[in-house]
Amino acid sequence: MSDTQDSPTEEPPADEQLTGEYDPADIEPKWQAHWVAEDTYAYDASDDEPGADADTRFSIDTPPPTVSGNLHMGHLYQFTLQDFVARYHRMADDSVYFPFGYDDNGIASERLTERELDIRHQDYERREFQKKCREVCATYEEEFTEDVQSLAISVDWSNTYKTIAPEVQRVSQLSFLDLYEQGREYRQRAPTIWCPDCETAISQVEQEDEDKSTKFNDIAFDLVEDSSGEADDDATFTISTTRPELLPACVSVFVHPDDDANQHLVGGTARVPLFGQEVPIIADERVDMETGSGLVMCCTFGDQNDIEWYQAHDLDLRLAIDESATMTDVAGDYQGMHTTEAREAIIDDLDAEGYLLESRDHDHTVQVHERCGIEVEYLVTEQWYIKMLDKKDEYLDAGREMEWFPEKMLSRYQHWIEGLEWDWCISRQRDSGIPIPVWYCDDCGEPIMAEKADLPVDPLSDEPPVSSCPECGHDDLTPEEDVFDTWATSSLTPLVNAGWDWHTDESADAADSADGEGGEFRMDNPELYPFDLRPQGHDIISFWLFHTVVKCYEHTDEVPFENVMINGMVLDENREAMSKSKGNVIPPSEVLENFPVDAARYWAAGTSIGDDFPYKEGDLEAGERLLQKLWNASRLVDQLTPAQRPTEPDELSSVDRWLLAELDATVESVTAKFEDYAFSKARNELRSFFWNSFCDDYLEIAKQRLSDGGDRSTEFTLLTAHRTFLKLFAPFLPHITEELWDRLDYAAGESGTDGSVHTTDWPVAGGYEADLAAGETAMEVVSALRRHKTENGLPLNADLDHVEVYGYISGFEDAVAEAMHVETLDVYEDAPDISTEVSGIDLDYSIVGPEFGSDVGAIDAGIESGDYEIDGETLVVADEFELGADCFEIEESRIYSGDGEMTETESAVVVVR
RNA sequence: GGGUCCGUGGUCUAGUUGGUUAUGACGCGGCCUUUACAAGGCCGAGGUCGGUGGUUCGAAUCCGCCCGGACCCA
Repeated sequence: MSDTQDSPTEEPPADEQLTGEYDPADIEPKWQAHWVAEDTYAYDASDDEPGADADTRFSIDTPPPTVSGNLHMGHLYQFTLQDFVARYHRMADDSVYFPFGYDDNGIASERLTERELDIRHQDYERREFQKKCREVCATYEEEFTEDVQSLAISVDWSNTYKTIAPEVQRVSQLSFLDLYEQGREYRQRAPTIWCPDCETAISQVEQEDEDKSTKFNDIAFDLVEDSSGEADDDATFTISTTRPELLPACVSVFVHPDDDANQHLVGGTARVPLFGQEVPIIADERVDMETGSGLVMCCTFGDQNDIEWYQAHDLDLRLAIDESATMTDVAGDYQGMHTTEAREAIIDDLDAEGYLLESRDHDHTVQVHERCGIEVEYLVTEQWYIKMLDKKDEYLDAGREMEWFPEKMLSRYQHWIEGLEWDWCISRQRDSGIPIPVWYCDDCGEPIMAEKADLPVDPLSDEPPVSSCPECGHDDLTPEEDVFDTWATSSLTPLVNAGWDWHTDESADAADSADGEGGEFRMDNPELYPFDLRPQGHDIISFWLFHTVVKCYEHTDEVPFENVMINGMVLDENREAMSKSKGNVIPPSEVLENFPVDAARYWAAGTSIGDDFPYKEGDLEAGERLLQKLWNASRLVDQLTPAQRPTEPDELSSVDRWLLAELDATVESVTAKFEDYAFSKARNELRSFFWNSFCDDYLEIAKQRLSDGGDRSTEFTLLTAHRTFLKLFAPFLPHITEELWDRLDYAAGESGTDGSVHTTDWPVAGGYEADLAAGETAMEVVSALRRHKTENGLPLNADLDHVEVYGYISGFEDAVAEAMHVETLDVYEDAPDISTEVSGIDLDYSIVGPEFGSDVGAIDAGIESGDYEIDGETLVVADEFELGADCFEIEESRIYSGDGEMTETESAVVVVR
């Protein structure tokens, strides 16, 4: 921080009173800069000798945001939830590891670069394009970092990573080699999704649905043979298709097994019009009988179904379309045409030769590349896969070993695994990813892996580890051009964070290694692993979480996380997902122009973890009011108390002990809620105790008690409670609590801190005992008197001459009288001297129900009609049913005819004369 | 199209194994300037718990079907 005027260390001395309003616009940025400059949130690994207690560390595997644009509300929400955890555990445990990373090796970052620089990756040499990606990402990352810091996310900024960085590339490539050595990876020729415009393979998540209008064409196929092996010369059947240009790629025709009308075709052969190839006719359940003629052609490849059929029925491969959507030699006369030209030409020719029976308008959904909107094609290429299907049960067990918040999210993980049908394709044909560290023998095709010690490598520019193929001795080796799927790397974040690496061992063990690479995998920070928490959104349970479990489990034989916290999505005020196309996106910058960060954090704490959460300006306003209330209450506490907290007196007065005992209960309850990631409940309970009990009741009492001068018991209690409130609010409202902690010089009373409330110890219950029943009744009396004044149009400080309380408020008489300005307060512990009459019976159905079962109706009716007697402890209904004392309560209405006005509370009766 | 989750006053939300009058906040109406706070205090209105059928003495809660929404996968 350059401006020393703002330095927190040069605030006015603590004996100067808090004045004025809270001004977050000044104070929040001041502390944000201070925390970063002072490394307030640095992970403390100092006591990290062997045997150090891993239980005192709390490690978080922060989700590295994809570098694809700017901070959005989802980030704000998600990071803030993580920050509640980090801040709570930093205070409750010894040290918190809260790192931050950027996922900048994926196609999203490539696209950002192309968009930002208005270039196409095809126009650049790979290295050159990668360089541009790094530059663009660096700019965005810098901006993003500032944005995250301005949200007061308590990340340790000395522990950051980028997934494209060499260290991470090394981890990613080590993972590939380790899994290969374990026999869990293989390379196979298989169809991939291809964008013919961008000329790249794309992943499934990069395609989206689009509704398009097109022509549905009924085309006549000649039947060569039917199921009996014979067919009339002129026998035909009809195929309906939107893509006649795929006719040259047609390899079979499918019939649904329930399609009785066409069963006679199954097992037969058909001839494709214009192109003449003869293809088998096969039965398969995946045929949609409702569409077109109910018969469908399978081409390699037109859609996902074609791929499934191709694999399931071991069909021929006829590739009629190339990388740029140009017809291949398979298309014969149409070779060289673009698919759209070919479609028209083929329709014309079908029509001319009488094969086109009908052509009609048709609306359907197609898969397009989300970036360019062009319909995807399917190409067959060599890809690397990680085996998963053989270990589904182990991965299911791993999921059950983790504790899920909320619990219900485990089912998404389970269903995903149960439904898995494919191994994981980890290779991508992109420019700016992490290279797959392998070369292939030109002669026998043997893959040659890089040496672990050499990683990271780029086969395109680095030399292979051997000069000839170890299998066949051939000299020419070809580098792999593909890179890893971005999830193949981001699924390693726990290992990246824990410093997992291959260490070449100089010791004797080296000889044991079969490949001559003596060494082992070790972690620099083993105490972090398994991580205490994986926080993330529910939308990527099947990607990031599942893949992380798979990879880490295979590398370490351990489940990588103790707990999983799943957050929902941020919706707009109308509960709809925010999206650019709907135009309902609210950027965080817009929110933070109008509200303090602490108010936004208050909003973020407002829902159960896992639920989708609408942005609600009213909640931010409520947060703002809480800040103001906290500030004003702090001012009053400051005014009422001396600069130094007095030592605890031997004897605390009843009302002080009551407050501290209630505070104990709140501390314990809020702590339990934080442990359970129940932020909303922690927030609401804390707010309500602070506002309703501390401010409305206790502060009003304390004000009166201290009006005539000092009272050590009350001063001690006020300052003890206030300190505790600041700590309890600190995870939610880090700025205002830090400002108050600093301004009131509370650090002076705290041992072993650097002055920040955020590094103090989380409060524990002080073990105060008090007459909670009397206290609660006393507070009821106070609020009854407040109500009395309000209802009679009296100011709250109006004097009351004489009040009678019928109820147990022992020890609180003076507090009630002082706070409510009562001259004479008489307390009677017996029943009030007023007439009562039985007005009804309240049954406890949780007891009556199981005991009387179907007679409950008759009992209800008896009570309703007054057909009952109270016989000592027993209630007899309709001369038939005897209910014990625990079954019912007598409801009485009181009639007061004396002077003054009577008010009833839950456990007292108050008469104002 | 399939799977998962969700549906509680105008809005957001609590509601442990079914059990007395369904929680709180925001908003709304009214009253009250109390030497921290009118961005406060108090009071009030507002809900057949998405619909429907069932199980049960009793259902927001359990089951079936329908409607609506979100996410994931086709």
